[in-house]
Amino acid sequence: MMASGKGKPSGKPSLVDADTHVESFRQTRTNRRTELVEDYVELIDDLILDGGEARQVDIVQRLGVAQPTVAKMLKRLVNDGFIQQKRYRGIFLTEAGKALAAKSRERHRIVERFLRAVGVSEEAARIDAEGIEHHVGDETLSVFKAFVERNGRGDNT
Amino acid sequence: MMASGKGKPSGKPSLVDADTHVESFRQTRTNRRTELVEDYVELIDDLILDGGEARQVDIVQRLGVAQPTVAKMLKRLVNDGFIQQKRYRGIFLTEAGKALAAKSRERHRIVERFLRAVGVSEEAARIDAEGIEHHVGDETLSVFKAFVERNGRGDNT
DNA sequence: CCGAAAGCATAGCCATTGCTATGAATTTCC
DNA sequence: GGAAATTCATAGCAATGGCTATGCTTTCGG
Ligand SMILES: [Mn+2]
Ligand SMILES: [Mn+2]
Ligand SMILES: [Mn+2]
Ligand SMILES: [Mn+2]
Repeated sequence: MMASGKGKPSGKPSLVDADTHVESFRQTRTNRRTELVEDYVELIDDLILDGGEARQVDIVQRLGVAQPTVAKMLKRLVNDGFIQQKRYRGIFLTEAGKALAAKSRERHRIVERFLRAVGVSEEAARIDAEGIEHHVGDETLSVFKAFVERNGRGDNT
Repeated sequence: MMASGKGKPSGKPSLVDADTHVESFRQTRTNRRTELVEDYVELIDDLILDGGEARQVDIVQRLGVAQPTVAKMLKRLVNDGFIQQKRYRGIFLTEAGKALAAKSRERHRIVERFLRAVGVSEEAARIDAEGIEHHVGDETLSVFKAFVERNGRGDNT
């Protein structure tokens, strides 16, 4: 059986322990399952803040996907208790939705500003942050935040 | 119609232009479609380097998914021309597979070391890098690389 | 050399995320 | 006030990524 111990310890053990390895992949898969929800509620919140309302059409235009794709996702968000839908009047966030949106937007902001602060261009920071944000854990986020506060941040606030 | 111009310019225009916004989301969706392939070929390459061979069973154990999940994915990788499968003898990378693996591993290493260099713990860096890596574009990667080379890197090499 | 164990393949299921095509409801504007 | 345009809903399809259950092959230990 030999439960513990490496199989073939060669030159440099470039590979970490299997149980440790699997932990990273599991966490990444978990993050992937919540990415879209985070982007939606954050976008809805932004649209409301920016223009007073969030319409399905606006979401469609900003995400760059087809309208039924958004419609289906919104149904899921209603089911999960993040939004309320009033036909032809817009999308509204529930308390849970507002909380998730606030958390997501804050994390997004920090990640993007961190990228700017470390020297990434505005465009690349904007694009990369949209994907990176969902995989930044609490500890990393606080490190990023401290870095941004310590060094100058890219542009605003 | 009014094709150009903001709808309601309120206090701070927290929202970027729609076409600009959609670009980020599109890129993120594109990245998501290649994440798994990158992780697989990188892992296969690591397993071969570490133990001389990459077996389906090893991949199963390291990814933490069920065996048929890996079997299906490997079939896809064969189809896409990244690997070759010899039953009961292991998985082998094609030239395309080796190239993708090398690129992915290098990017992964840089991202993880960058996180360490900026002050993230070993465990958090390991976990977060597994997800972040796939969303780091060329420019951001070179910035990270320069940072690691300038400042001390977390641990090895 | 042969039976058990390990490794792998396959079938069939489900959830998610995207699409097109189409139709219904609501607003808007003349 | 009604026709046209917008907005939204729904049906149906496909690809991806996961699962369990099951059975076939190959390898290995005795
Ligand atoms: Mn975001
Ligand atoms: Mn995002
Ligand atoms: Mn990787
Ligand atoms: Mn990864």
